[in-house]
Amino acid sequence: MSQREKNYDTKELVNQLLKDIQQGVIQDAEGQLPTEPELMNQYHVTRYTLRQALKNLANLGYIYQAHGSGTFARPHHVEGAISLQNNVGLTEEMARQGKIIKTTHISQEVVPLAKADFIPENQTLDKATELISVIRQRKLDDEPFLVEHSYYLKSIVGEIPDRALKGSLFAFINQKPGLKVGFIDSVIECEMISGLPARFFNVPDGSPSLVVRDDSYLSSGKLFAFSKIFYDFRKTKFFMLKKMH
Amino acid sequence: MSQREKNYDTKELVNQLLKDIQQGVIQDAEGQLPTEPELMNQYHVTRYTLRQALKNLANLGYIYQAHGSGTFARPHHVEGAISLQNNVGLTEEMARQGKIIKTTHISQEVVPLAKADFIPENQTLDKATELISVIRQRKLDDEPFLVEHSYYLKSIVGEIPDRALKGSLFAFINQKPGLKVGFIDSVIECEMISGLPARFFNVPDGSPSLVVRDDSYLSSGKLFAFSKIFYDFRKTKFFMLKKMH
DNA sequence: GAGTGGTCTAGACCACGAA
DNA sequence: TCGTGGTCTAGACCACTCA
Repeated sequence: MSQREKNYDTKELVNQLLKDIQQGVIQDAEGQLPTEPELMNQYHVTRYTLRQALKNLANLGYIYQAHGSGTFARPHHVEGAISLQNNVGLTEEMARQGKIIKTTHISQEVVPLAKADFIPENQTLDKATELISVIRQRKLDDEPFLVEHSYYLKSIVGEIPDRALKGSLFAFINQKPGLKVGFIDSVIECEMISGLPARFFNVPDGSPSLVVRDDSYLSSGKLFAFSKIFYDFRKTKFFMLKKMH
Repeated sequence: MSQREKNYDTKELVNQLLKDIQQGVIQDAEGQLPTEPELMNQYHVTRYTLRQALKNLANLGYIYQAHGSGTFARPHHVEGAISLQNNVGLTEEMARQGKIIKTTHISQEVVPLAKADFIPENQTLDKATELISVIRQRKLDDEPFLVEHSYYLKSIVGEIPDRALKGSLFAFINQKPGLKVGFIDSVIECEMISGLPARFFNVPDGSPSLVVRDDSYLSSGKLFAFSKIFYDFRKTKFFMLKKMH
């Protein structure tokens, strides 16, 4: 538990608490963390900020809070699973688990909406809308992991430089003045694949794949991209924690 | 917008707002809702309660909030998808969409942990732990939809009467004194199926299926059940909204 | 009954979007 | 610049667990 002058905001507190939990310096032998008032004192935050941070850590599977009993570190959380509630993006999420996402192949071209392989559900876009079609093959720790096919609305994101394609495209968007990623609709389903994804995963055509259809919106609520991500189903688990009320 | 004396709590406010949005009596022609201060006045709640309710509605896909612009009803949310953030349970979630879950076949038996088809990840339970094994086949609007195989810890939940097996088992748990469902770890993956699920869905052995592995905990943090739900992948979409920060 | 987390109130200030 | 939602403070009271 580092001492510091400046107060933590929620995001900083999440990172600090996570570090302290992983180092085991905050929970006792049974895994119990200090009570909320104690944590408020130790990290110099109010209850609101503390509880926001604890909620994030619970969503990531690192702790749980038991009403009337206390807050506990979770002995093990699901190994190698992708948290659907991570709110940071895949690259950063995997980095947190000590794994590396690398983009191995990229292609980019401009197409009209009418020629797109798929379009967003329930969205009214003109057929002539110019889209930047980006296909990326990505490896997880040097193993084929996913094929991502994204369409970006050219009128919003402009040109995408090649160097931006190698890393996090959301980071590229966020860094552009006036653009900020707001929220993403995700639909998870199972689909048969053929062609590129099948070859990349080295499976026969007609094999199943875990597919995530994302519609991405700016914080203003405007759609700026939609994508389809094919995951190698043998290597992919999605994780989430559901709190009941 | 009904008038009422008693103040709304979050859950009530969610239901009332949802009703008002679906009836279209709260948003304007562009789908914009009143500002937060106005909503606070109209429903006689403080900002905290209001924002909790709005967050729930956003997670369910009914609205979005745009920083600096306002709150908007979403034109259409994904049709027939199961919200992963519903926090109520499948039966109630589908009822909200006007669909009906019916349980068509049930079997129940008591087995020791050692004989279970699968066990929770990273959990240390004694091999002799007595489990109630429940297999349910469930239809959605009279079409085969899922096969659920659950193991309940007999020492915690006791006997399960047959009538409870037909509906929501969580409702049965919650109604028992001293027991309350707290949180559920879900892992979503794609898996090949054979045997019962394949027959129920009328697909050949070796067909893929969307599978959800749930570990269910009481609010005290004690594991009380773990299950594997096989969904007919042709009829199943999971939905979630991810907010970026 | 004592101690824990869960919900709610009231209000301040900040960050963003659109004009 | 103004109006919007986002974050944070401070504190009250409630609900639950367990001895």
